[in-house]
Amino acid sequence: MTAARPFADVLQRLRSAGLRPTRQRLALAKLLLENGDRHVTAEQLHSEARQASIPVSLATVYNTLHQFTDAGLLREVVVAPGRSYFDTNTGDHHHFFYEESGRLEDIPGDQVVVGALPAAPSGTTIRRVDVIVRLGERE
Amino acid sequence: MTAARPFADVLQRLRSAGLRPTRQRLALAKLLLENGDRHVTAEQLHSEARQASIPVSLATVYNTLHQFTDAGLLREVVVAPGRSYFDTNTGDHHHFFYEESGRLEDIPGDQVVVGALPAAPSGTTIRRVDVIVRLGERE
DNA sequence: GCTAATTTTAGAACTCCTCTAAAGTATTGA
DNA sequence: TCAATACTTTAGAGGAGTTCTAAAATTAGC
Repeated sequence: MTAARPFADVLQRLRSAGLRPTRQRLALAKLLLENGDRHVTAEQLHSEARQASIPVSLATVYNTLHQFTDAGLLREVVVAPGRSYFDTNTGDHHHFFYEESGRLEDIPGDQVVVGALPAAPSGTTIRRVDVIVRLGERE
Repeated sequence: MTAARPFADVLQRLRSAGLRPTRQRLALAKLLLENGDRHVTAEQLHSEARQASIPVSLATVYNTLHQFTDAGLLREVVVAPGRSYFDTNTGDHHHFFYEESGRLEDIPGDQVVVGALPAAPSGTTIRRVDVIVRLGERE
């Protein structure tokens, strides 16, 4: 429980979310969580899995990504219509989005962005604050 | 140039964007810009136009929304996969998104949110900063 | 008006994503 | 350990939202 740490966590977290640790879920978790901070689309993860000889259907990739998101292992970031990323960094942080290339990247944590939060309208709570800094090429 | 002000502006702005002021574009501009701050989806605007007896195709609504966005008359806000709004307020401001109902709303301007901006990575410029405060029902 | 350039349109097509129902796999309890 | 049960995976169909296409209509310039 030292080197395989993040992976051991996954088993725990799947169980406590009521998710069976199936072959597919464990393999996808491995791809996602044992390679540092990542931002992947469902299609990307699907083709990555197949290249790694993990036969898994696209539907399962979508199911799994959403289940992991609900379980708090991932966070979904929507950057453009029809372009949705899943981020393995679930901590409080924000994103750079490169509009030309479509790349998404974490903003280093020390470069604070959010100052004062507005009051939530009555009857509501703030679930999350998403900040996306959209970048273009310097002209 | 007092009451019809925003509309007169539109003609100007269309022309300077190289867009002909066609019947459809003017009618959509009227719907969008003469009713205060609005957040509409393409489908919403399309059915609104047809109810107002403005025969316009969905393709034209999409074209027009994008052309207006490029011309700086609108701003696009993507809140969820397959849910994209066009905002008639092009000033510097941010949004509340009600996750239950799918509603999008401006955050009142005096409730400041963004503090320090991060430095743009080299070779890039910041085009825009989108802040979406996601709301849930208070439990 | 006449001509050329732009715009609109209906419908097909496309992308991303979800659903369906059947087959497969994991878990439970005897 | 093995059946019974519950959950999961899958391929392919289906759906939502958006873009494309090529032809018809409109607009602008002369």
